[in-house]
Amino acid sequence: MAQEPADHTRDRILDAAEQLFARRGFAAVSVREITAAARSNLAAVNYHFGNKMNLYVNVFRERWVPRTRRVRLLLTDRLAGSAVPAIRDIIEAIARAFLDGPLTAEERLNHIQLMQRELASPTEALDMIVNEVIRPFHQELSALIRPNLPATVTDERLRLALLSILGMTLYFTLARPVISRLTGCEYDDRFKSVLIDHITAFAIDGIHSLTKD
Amino acid sequence: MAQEPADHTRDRILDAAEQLFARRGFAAVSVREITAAARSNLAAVNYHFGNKMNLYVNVFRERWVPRTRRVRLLLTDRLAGSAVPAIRDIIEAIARAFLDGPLTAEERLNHIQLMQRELASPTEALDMIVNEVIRPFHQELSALIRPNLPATVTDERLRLALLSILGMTLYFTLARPVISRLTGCEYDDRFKSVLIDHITAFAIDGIHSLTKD
DNA sequence: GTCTATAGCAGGATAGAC
DNA sequence: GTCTATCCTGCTATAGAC
Repeated sequence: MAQEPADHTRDRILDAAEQLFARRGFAAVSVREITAAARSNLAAVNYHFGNKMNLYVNVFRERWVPRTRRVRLLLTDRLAGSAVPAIRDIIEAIARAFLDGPLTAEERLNHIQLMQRELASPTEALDMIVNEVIRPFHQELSALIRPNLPATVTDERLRLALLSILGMTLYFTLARPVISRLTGCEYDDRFKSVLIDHITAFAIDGIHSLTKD
Repeated sequence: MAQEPADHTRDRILDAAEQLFARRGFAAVSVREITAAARSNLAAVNYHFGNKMNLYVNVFRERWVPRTRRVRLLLTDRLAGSAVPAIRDIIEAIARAFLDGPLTAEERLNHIQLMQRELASPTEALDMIVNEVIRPFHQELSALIRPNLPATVTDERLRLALLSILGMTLYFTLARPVISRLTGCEYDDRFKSVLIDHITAFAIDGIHSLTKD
Protein backbone atom coordinates (compact mmCIF):
# COMPACT_ATOMS: atom_id res chain seq x y z
CA MET A 1 0.00 0.00 0.00
CA ALA A 2 2.96 2.35 -0.56
CA GLN A 3 2.09 5.60 -2.30
CA GLU A 4 4.09 5.19 -5.50
CA PRO A 5 7.75 4.21 -4.99
CA ALA A 6 8.47 0.50 -4.64
CA ASP A 7 8.69 -0.45 -1.00
CA HIS A 8 12.07 -2.06 -0.84
CA THR A 9 12.15 -2.82 2.85
CA ARG A 10 8.87 -4.65 2.58
CA ASP A 11 10.23 -6.80 -0.25
CA ARG A 12 13.42 -7.62 1.55
CA ILE A 13 11.41 -8.67 4.58
CA LEU A 14 9.23 -10.95 2.45
CA ASP A 15 12.30 -12.55 0.89
CA ALA A 16 14.06 -13.10 4.17
CA ALA A 17 10.90 -14.38 5.84
CA GLU A 18 10.19 -16.85 3.07
CA GLN A 19 13.66 -18.30 3.28
CA LEU A 20 13.67 -18.59 7.05
CA PHE A 21 10.10 -19.87 7.42
CA ALA A 22 10.76 -22.44 4.70
CA ARG A 23 13.96 -23.73 6.30
CA ARG A 24 12.93 -23.79 9.93
CA GLY A 25 9.20 -23.18 10.30
CA PHE A 26 7.05 -20.41 11.70
CA ALA A 27 7.57 -21.01 15.39
CA ALA A 28 11.31 -21.58 15.21
CA VAL A 29 12.02 -18.28 13.49
CA SER A 30 11.94 -14.95 15.31
CA VAL A 31 11.03 -11.56 13.97
CA ARG A 32 14.45 -10.43 15.05
CA GLU A 33 16.12 -12.94 12.76
CA ILE A 34 13.93 -11.96 9.86
CA THR A 35 14.57 -8.24 10.18
CA ALA A 36 18.27 -8.83 10.67
CA ALA A 37 18.44 -10.94 7.52
CA ALA A 38 16.46 -8.28 5.66
CA ARG A 39 18.83 -5.59 6.94
CA SER A 40 15.87 -3.68 8.32
CA ASN A 41 14.66 -2.53 11.67
CA LEU A 42 13.01 -4.76 14.21
CA ALA A 43 9.84 -2.68 14.11
CA ALA A 44 9.50 -2.95 10.33
CA VAL A 45 7.61 -6.25 10.42
CA ASN A 46 4.92 -4.79 12.60
CA TYR A 47 4.76 -1.61 10.56
CA HIS A 48 4.41 -3.38 7.20
CA PHE A 49 2.51 -6.51 8.18
CA GLY A 50 0.92 -5.84 11.55
CA ASN A 51 2.22 -8.99 13.18
CA LYS A 52 4.32 -12.08 12.58
CA MET A 53 1.45 -14.36 11.54
CA ASN A 54 0.26 -11.89 8.97
CA LEU A 55 3.75 -11.72 7.52
CA TYR A 56 3.72 -15.51 7.20
CA VAL A 57 0.40 -15.49 5.35
CA ASN A 58 1.63 -12.74 3.07
CA VAL A 59 4.67 -14.81 2.15
CA PHE A 60 2.17 -17.22 0.63
CA ARG A 61 0.05 -14.51 -0.91
CA GLU A 62 2.84 -12.48 -2.47
CA ARG A 63 5.52 -15.06 -3.12
CA TRP A 64 4.20 -18.59 -3.11
CA VAL A 65 1.02 -18.08 -5.15
CA PRO A 66 2.56 -15.88 -7.87
CA ARG A 67 5.34 -18.40 -8.33
CA THR A 68 2.86 -21.19 -9.00
CA ARG A 69 1.41 -19.06 -11.79
CA ARG A 70 4.81 -18.98 -13.51
CA VAL A 71 5.28 -22.73 -13.18
CA ARG A 72 1.79 -23.47 -14.36
CA LEU A 73 2.04 -21.24 -17.40
CA LEU A 74 5.25 -22.90 -18.41
CA LEU A 75 3.81 -26.34 -17.88
CA THR A 76 0.75 -25.69 -20.00
CA ASP A 77 2.82 -23.88 -22.64
CA ARG A 78 4.97 -26.93 -23.02
CA LEU A 79 1.89 -29.08 -23.50
CA ALA A 80 0.05 -26.59 -25.71
CA GLY A 81 1.70 -27.89 -28.89
CA SER A 82 -0.86 -30.63 -29.29
CA ALA A 83 -4.59 -30.39 -28.69
CA VAL A 84 -4.56 -33.71 -26.83
CA PRO A 85 -1.14 -34.16 -25.21
CA ALA A 86 -0.06 -37.73 -24.66
CA ILE A 87 -0.16 -39.04 -21.11
CA ARG A 88 3.57 -39.59 -21.20
CA ASP A 89 4.17 -35.90 -21.90
CA ILE A 90 1.77 -34.78 -19.20
CA ILE A 91 3.35 -36.96 -16.55
CA GLU A 92 6.87 -36.01 -17.52
CA ALA A 93 5.94 -32.34 -17.46
CA ILE A 94 4.56 -32.73 -13.94
CA ALA A 95 7.62 -34.54 -12.67
CA ARG A 96 9.93 -32.04 -14.29
CA ALA A 97 8.03 -29.07 -12.91
CA PHE A 98 8.63 -30.20 -9.35
CA LEU A 99 12.10 -31.65 -9.65
CA ASP A 100 13.72 -29.50 -12.28
CA GLY A 101 11.29 -26.78 -13.30
CA PRO A 102 11.72 -23.12 -14.25
CA LEU A 103 12.58 -22.16 -10.69
CA THR A 104 16.03 -21.77 -9.29
CA ALA A 105 17.11 -24.47 -6.87
CA GLU A 106 16.60 -22.09 -3.98
CA GLU A 107 13.12 -21.02 -5.10
CA ARG A 108 12.09 -24.62 -5.54
CA LEU A 109 13.35 -25.54 -2.11
CA ASN A 110 11.56 -22.61 -0.48
CA HIS A 111 8.40 -23.47 -2.31
CA ILE A 112 8.28 -27.12 -1.42
CA GLN A 113 9.35 -26.70 2.17
CA LEU A 114 6.67 -24.08 2.77
CA MET A 115 4.10 -26.43 1.30
CA GLN A 116 5.35 -29.25 3.45
CA ARG A 117 5.07 -27.14 6.57
CA GLU A 118 1.49 -26.28 5.76
CA LEU A 119 0.75 -29.98 5.43
CA ALA A 120 2.28 -30.59 8.83
CA SER A 121 0.68 -27.61 10.55
CA PRO A 122 -2.11 -26.14 8.48
CA THR A 123 -2.81 -22.44 8.95
CA GLU A 124 -5.17 -20.11 7.13
CA ALA A 125 -2.58 -20.09 4.32
CA LEU A 126 -3.51 -23.69 3.46
CA ASP A 127 -7.15 -22.94 2.75
CA MET A 128 -6.08 -20.11 0.51
CA ILE A 129 -3.60 -22.10 -1.57
CA VAL A 130 -5.90 -25.10 -1.87
CA ASN A 131 -8.68 -22.93 -3.24
CA GLU A 132 -6.64 -20.55 -5.34
CA VAL A 133 -3.90 -22.83 -6.62
CA ILE A 134 -4.12 -26.53 -5.93
CA ARG A 135 -7.74 -27.15 -6.84
CA PRO A 136 -7.55 -25.29 -10.18
CA PHE A 137 -4.26 -27.05 -10.93
CA HIS A 138 -5.80 -30.45 -10.32
CA GLN A 139 -8.80 -29.60 -12.46
CA GLU A 140 -6.61 -28.43 -15.29
CA LEU A 141 -4.49 -31.58 -15.20
CA SER A 142 -7.55 -33.80 -14.99
CA ALA A 143 -8.96 -32.13 -18.09
CA LEU A 144 -5.70 -32.75 -19.93
CA ILE A 145 -5.53 -36.42 -18.98
CA ARG A 146 -9.21 -37.20 -19.44
CA PRO A 147 -9.24 -37.44 -23.27
CA ASN A 148 -6.57 -40.14 -23.06
CA LEU A 149 -8.79 -42.43 -21.04
CA PRO A 150 -11.86 -44.53 -21.83
CA ALA A 151 -15.13 -42.92 -20.74
CA THR A 152 -15.64 -45.79 -18.31
CA VAL A 153 -13.00 -44.43 -15.95
CA THR A 154 -14.77 -42.52 -13.21
CA ASP A 155 -13.76 -39.05 -12.10
CA GLU A 156 -12.85 -40.42 -8.69
CA ARG A 157 -10.40 -42.92 -10.12
CA LEU A 158 -8.84 -40.32 -12.35
CA ARG A 159 -8.41 -38.07 -9.34
CA LEU A 160 -6.75 -40.84 -7.35
CA ALA A 161 -4.36 -41.53 -10.21
CA LEU A 162 -3.47 -37.87 -10.49
CA LEU A 163 -2.90 -37.68 -6.75
CA SER A 164 -0.63 -40.72 -7.05
CA ILE A 165 1.51 -39.09 -9.71
CA LEU A 166 1.79 -35.87 -7.75
CA GLY A 167 2.35 -37.91 -4.61
CA MET A 168 5.26 -39.86 -6.00
CA THR A 169 6.83 -36.72 -7.36
CA LEU A 170 6.37 -34.73 -4.19
CA TYR A 171 7.58 -37.60 -2.07
CA PHE A 172 10.84 -37.78 -4.00
CA THR A 173 11.22 -34.11 -3.18
CA LEU A 174 9.89 -33.96 0.37
CA ALA A 175 11.63 -37.09 1.53
CA ARG A 176 14.91 -35.91 0.16
CA PRO A 177 16.60 -35.97 3.58
CA VAL A 178 15.75 -39.65 3.93
CA ILE A 179 16.38 -40.62 0.34
CA SER A 180 19.79 -38.98 0.30
CA ARG A 181 20.72 -40.82 3.45
CA LEU A 182 19.37 -44.14 2.13
CA THR A 183 20.82 -44.05 -1.33
CA GLY A 184 23.86 -41.90 -0.76
CA CYS A 185 22.76 -39.93 -3.85
CA GLU A 186 22.81 -36.17 -3.92
CA TYR A 187 20.06 -34.55 -5.97
CA ASP A 188 22.32 -33.57 -8.84
CA ASP A 189 21.29 -33.37 -12.48
CA ARG A 190 21.99 -37.03 -13.11
CA PHE A 191 19.89 -38.27 -10.21
CA LYS A 192 17.06 -35.87 -11.02
CA SER A 193 16.84 -37.11 -14.59
CA VAL A 194 16.86 -40.70 -13.34
CA LEU A 195 13.97 -39.79 -11.07
CA ILE A 196 12.00 -38.07 -13.80
CA ASP A 197 12.41 -41.06 -16.11
CA HIS A 198 11.45 -43.44 -13.37
CA ILE A 199 8.35 -41.51 -12.31
CA THR A 200 7.20 -41.20 -15.90
CA ALA A 201 7.61 -44.89 -16.66
CA PHE A 202 6.10 -46.05 -13.38
CA ALA A 203 3.10 -43.76 -13.63
CA ILE A 204 2.30 -44.54 -17.25
CA ASP A 205 1.96 -48.19 -16.40
CA GLY A 206 0.16 -47.30 -13.19
CA ILE A 207 -2.42 -45.39 -15.18
CA HIS A 208 -3.12 -48.55 -17.12
CA SER A 209 -4.62 -50.00 -13.98
CA LEU A 210 -7.50 -47.56 -14.44
CA THR A 211 -8.54 -49.15 -17.69
CA LYS A 212 -8.87 -52.63 -16.26
CA ASP A 213 -11.96 -54.23 -14.70
CA MET B 1 17.31 -45.47 35.02
CA ALA B 2 14.88 -45.82 37.92
CA GLN B 3 15.96 -48.33 40.57
CA GLU B 4 13.12 -50.81 40.34
CA PRO B 5 9.63 -49.30 40.36
CA ALA B 6 8.24 -48.17 36.98
CA ASP B 7 8.81 -44.48 36.56
CA HIS B 8 5.32 -43.29 35.86
CA THR B 9 5.99 -39.60 35.61
CA ARG B 10 8.62 -40.20 33.00
CA ASP B 11 6.17 -42.24 30.92
CA ARG B 12 3.43 -39.68 31.16
CA ILE B 13 5.85 -37.00 30.02
CA LEU B 14 6.88 -39.08 27.03
CA ASP B 15 3.25 -39.65 26.08
CA ALA B 16 2.29 -36.02 26.41
CA ALA B 17 5.40 -34.86 24.60
CA GLU B 18 4.84 -37.22 21.70
CA GLN B 19 1.30 -36.02 21.20
CA LEU B 20 2.18 -32.34 21.40
CA PHE B 21 5.36 -32.52 19.32
CA ALA B 22 3.50 -34.51 16.67
CA ARG B 23 0.61 -32.08 16.44
CA ARG B 24 2.45 -28.80 16.58
CA GLY B 25 6.20 -29.35 16.28
CA PHE B 26 9.17 -28.97 18.57
CA ALA B 27 9.49 -25.20 18.58
CA ALA B 28 5.78 -24.48 18.96
CA VAL B 29 5.41 -26.58 22.11
CA SER B 30 6.65 -25.43 25.51
CA VAL B 31 7.95 -27.53 28.34
CA ARG B 32 5.25 -25.95 30.48
CA GLU B 33 2.54 -27.34 28.19
CA ILE B 34 4.08 -30.77 28.20
CA THR B 35 4.37 -31.03 31.95
CA ALA B 36 0.86 -29.66 32.40
CA ALA B 37 -0.54 -32.28 30.01
CA ALA B 38 1.45 -34.96 31.82
CA ARG B 39 0.11 -33.73 35.18
CA SER B 40 3.66 -33.39 36.42
CA ASN B 41 5.90 -30.67 37.66
CA LEU B 42 7.65 -28.17 35.43
CA ALA B 43 11.05 -29.31 36.62
CA ALA B 44 10.34 -32.95 35.76
CA VAL B 45 11.42 -32.65 32.14
CA ASN B 46 14.85 -31.38 33.14
CA TYR B 47 15.15 -33.96 35.86
CA HIS B 48 14.27 -36.94 33.67
CA PHE B 49 15.63 -35.82 30.31
CA GLY B 50 18.09 -33.05 30.96
CA ASN B 51 16.58 -30.62 28.48
CA LYS B 52 13.79 -30.20 25.98
CA MET B 53 15.74 -31.39 22.93
CA ASN B 54 16.78 -34.55 24.68
CA LEU B 55 13.15 -35.24 25.54
CA TYR B 56 12.29 -34.88 21.86
CA VAL B 57 14.96 -37.36 20.81
CA ASN B 58 13.81 -39.79 23.48
CA VAL B 59 10.27 -39.66 22.14
CA PHE B 60 11.73 -41.22 19.00
CA ARG B 61 13.93 -43.64 20.88
CA GLU B 62 11.34 -44.91 23.34
CA ARG B 63 8.08 -44.49 21.46
CA TRP B 64 8.58 -44.13 17.73
CA VAL B 65 11.18 -46.84 17.18
CA PRO B 66 9.51 -49.52 19.32
CA ARG B 67 6.23 -48.92 17.54
CA THR B 68 7.82 -49.58 14.16
CA ARG B 69 8.92 -52.95 15.50
CA ARG B 70 5.31 -53.91 16.20
CA VAL B 71 4.17 -52.80 12.76
CA ARG B 72 7.01 -54.54 11.02
CA LEU B 73 6.48 -57.81 12.85
CA LEU B 74 2.83 -57.80 11.92
CA LEU B 75 3.60 -56.97 8.32
CA THR B 76 6.11 -59.77 7.93
CA ASP B 77 3.86 -62.18 9.84
CA ARG B 78 1.10 -61.52 7.37
CA LEU B 79 3.43 -62.27 4.50
CA ALA B 80 5.13 -65.24 6.16
CA GLY B 81 2.50 -67.69 4.90
CA SER B 82 4.27 -68.14 1.60
CA ALA B 83 7.98 -68.42 0.96
CA VAL B 84 7.73 -66.02 -1.98
CA PRO B 85 4.81 -63.69 -1.35
CA ALA B 86 3.16 -62.27 -4.45
CA ILE B 87 3.86 -58.65 -5.28
CA ARG B 88 0.19 -57.84 -4.88
CA ASP B 89 0.23 -59.05 -1.28
CA ILE B 90 3.41 -57.17 -0.46
CA ILE B 91 2.12 -53.90 -1.82
CA GLU B 92 -1.23 -54.25 -0.17
CA ALA B 93 0.44 -55.05 3.14
CA ILE B 94 2.54 -51.91 2.87
CA ALA B 95 -0.41 -49.70 2.05
CA ARG B 96 -2.47 -51.23 4.82
CA ALA B 97 0.30 -50.85 7.37
CA PHE B 98 0.38 -47.09 6.90
CA LEU B 99 -3.28 -46.36 6.34
CA ASP B 100 -5.01 -48.91 8.48
CA GLY B 101 -2.41 -50.91 10.36
CA PRO B 102 -2.28 -52.38 13.85
CA LEU B 103 -2.01 -48.96 15.44
CA THR B 104 -4.82 -46.95 16.86
CA ALA B 105 -5.81 -43.91 14.83
CA GLU B 106 -4.10 -41.68 17.36
CA GLU B 107 -0.88 -43.70 17.36
CA ARG B 108 -0.76 -43.68 13.60
CA LEU B 109 -1.29 -39.94 13.49
CA ASN B 110 1.43 -39.30 16.05
CA HIS B 111 3.75 -41.58 14.19
CA ILE B 112 3.32 -40.08 10.77
CA GLN B 113 3.30 -36.49 11.91
CA LEU B 114 6.54 -36.96 13.82
CA MET B 115 8.09 -38.51 10.73
CA GLN B 116 6.84 -35.65 8.60
CA ARG B 117 8.33 -33.10 10.94
CA GLU B 118 11.70 -34.81 10.77
CA LEU B 119 11.52 -34.62 7.00
CA ALA B 120 10.80 -30.92 7.21
CA SER B 121 13.38 -30.15 9.90
CA PRO B 122 15.82 -32.99 10.34
CA THR B 123 17.39 -33.37 13.78
CA GLU B 124 19.65 -36.01 15.19
CA ALA B 125 16.52 -38.16 15.49
CA LEU B 126 16.40 -38.55 11.72
CA ASP B 127 19.83 -40.13 11.45
CA MET B 128 18.86 -42.58 14.15
CA ILE B 129 15.58 -43.68 12.59
CA VAL B 130 17.03 -43.92 9.10
CA ASN B 131 19.78 -46.22 10.32
CA GLU B 132 17.82 -48.23 12.85
CA VAL B 133 14.44 -48.46 11.18
CA ILE B 134 14.03 -47.16 7.67
CA ARG B 135 17.10 -48.70 6.06
CA PRO B 136 16.48 -52.21 7.46
CA PHE B 137 12.82 -51.91 6.50
CA HIS B 138 13.70 -51.05 2.93
CA GLN B 139 16.18 -53.88 2.73
CA GLU B 140 13.65 -56.35 4.04
CA LEU B 141 11.01 -55.24 1.56
CA SER B 142 13.49 -55.31 -1.31
CA ALA B 143 14.40 -58.86 -0.46
CA LEU B 144 10.73 -59.82 -0.46
CA ILE B 145 10.02 -58.22 -3.82
CA ARG B 146 13.21 -59.29 -5.57
CA PRO B 147 12.24 -62.95 -6.28
CA ASN B 148 9.20 -61.69 -8.18
CA LEU B 149 11.33 -59.80 -10.68
CA PRO B 150 13.59 -60.83 -13.57
CA ALA B 151 17.29 -60.77 -12.70
CA THR B 152 17.78 -58.02 -15.28
CA VAL B 153 16.16 -55.47 -13.00
CA THR B 154 18.92 -53.53 -11.26
CA ASP B 155 18.99 -52.88 -7.55
CA GLU B 156 18.67 -49.16 -8.18
CA ARG B 157 15.47 -49.55 -10.17
CA LEU B 158 14.00 -51.84 -7.57
CA ARG B 159 14.81 -49.28 -4.93
CA LEU B 160 13.15 -46.51 -6.90
CA ALA B 161 10.05 -48.64 -7.33
CA LEU B 162 9.90 -49.37 -3.64
CA LEU B 163 10.33 -45.70 -2.85
CA SER B 164 7.48 -44.95 -5.23
CA ILE B 165 5.14 -47.34 -3.47
CA LEU B 166 6.04 -45.97 -0.07
CA GLY B 167 5.85 -42.47 -1.49
CA MET B 168 2.34 -42.84 -2.81
CA THR B 169 1.20 -44.39 0.42
CA LEU B 170 2.84 -41.80 2.62
CA TYR B 171 1.61 -38.98 0.43
CA PHE B 172 -1.99 -40.11 0.83
CA THR B 173 -1.37 -39.92 4.55
CA LEU B 174 0.80 -36.82 4.82
CA ALA B 175 -1.21 -34.76 2.38
CA ARG B 176 -4.42 -35.60 4.17
CA PRO B 177 -5.16 -31.93 4.96
CA VAL B 178 -5.05 -31.10 1.25
CA ILE B 179 -6.75 -34.26 0.03
CA SER B 180 -9.63 -33.88 2.45
CA ARG B 181 -10.14 -30.31 1.29
CA LEU B 182 -9.89 -31.27 -2.37
CA THR B 183 -12.10 -34.32 -2.36
CA GLY B 184 -14.39 -33.53 0.53
CA CYS B 185 -13.67 -37.08 1.74
CA GLU B 186 -12.95 -37.79 5.37
CA TYR B 187 -10.51 -40.62 5.97
CA ASP B 188 -13.15 -43.09 7.13
CA ASP B 189 -13.04 -46.84 6.60
CA ARG B 190 -14.64 -46.65 3.18
CA PHE B 191 -12.20 -44.08 1.84
CA LYS B 192 -9.22 -45.87 3.33
CA SER B 193 -10.15 -49.13 1.64
CA VAL B 194 -10.62 -47.28 -1.65
CA LEU B 195 -7.12 -45.87 -1.22
CA ILE B 196 -5.58 -49.23 -0.40
CA ASP B 197 -7.18 -50.82 -3.46
CA HIS B 198 -6.09 -47.96 -5.64
CA ILE B 199 -2.50 -47.94 -4.43
CA THR B 200 -2.23 -51.69 -4.87
CA ALA B 201 -3.58 -51.67 -8.41
CA PHE B 202 -1.59 -48.64 -9.48
CA ALA B 203 1.67 -49.92 -8.06
CA ILE B 204 1.35 -53.44 -9.48
CA ASP B 205 1.11 -52.02 -12.96
CA GLY B 206 3.79 -49.47 -12.14
CA ILE B 207 6.14 -52.28 -11.21
CA HIS B 208 5.66 -53.72 -14.69
CA SER B 209 7.56 -50.74 -16.03
CA LEU B 210 10.67 -52.25 -14.46
CA THR B 211 10.53 -55.29 -16.68
CA LYS B 212 10.46 -53.34 -19.93
CA ASP B 213 13.36 -52.15 -22.08
C1' DG C 1 8.81 5.03 6.42
C1' DT C 2 12.49 4.22 9.70
C1' DC C 3 14.50 4.23 14.06
C1' DT C 4 15.35 3.65 19.39
C1' DA C 5 13.74 2.31 23.52
C1' DT C 6 11.03 -0.34 26.26
C1' DA C 7 6.90 -2.52 27.96
C1' DG C 8 5.29 -6.84 29.12
C1' DC C 9 5.44 -11.48 29.05
C1' DA C 10 6.68 -16.43 28.10
C1' DG C 11 10.32 -19.34 27.51
C1' DG C 12 14.08 -22.96 29.26
C1' DA C 13 16.67 -24.05 32.91
C1' DT C 14 18.27 -24.45 37.84
C1' DA C 15 18.82 -24.24 43.05
C1' DG C 16 17.50 -26.11 46.98
C1' DA C 17 13.70 -27.58 50.30
C1' DC C 18 11.17 -31.65 51.17
C1' DG D 1 11.67 -38.16 42.66
C1' DT D 2 8.87 -34.14 43.29
C1' DC D 3 8.01 -29.53 44.37
C1' DT D 4 8.31 -24.17 44.66
C1' DA D 5 10.53 -20.22 43.64
C1' DT D 6 13.26 -17.79 40.76
C1' DC D 7 16.86 -16.46 37.35
C1' DC D 8 17.57 -14.68 33.07
C1' DT D 9 17.21 -14.70 28.34
C1' DG D 10 14.61 -13.90 24.38
C1' DC D 11 10.31 -12.98 22.43
C1' DT D 12 6.37 -10.00 20.19
C1' DA D 13 4.50 -5.79 19.99
C1' DT D 14 4.09 -0.81 20.64
C1' DA D 15 5.01 4.16 21.75
C1' DG D 16 6.94 8.01 20.17
C1' DA D 17 11.07 10.69 18.24
C1' DC D 18 12.85 11.76 13.79
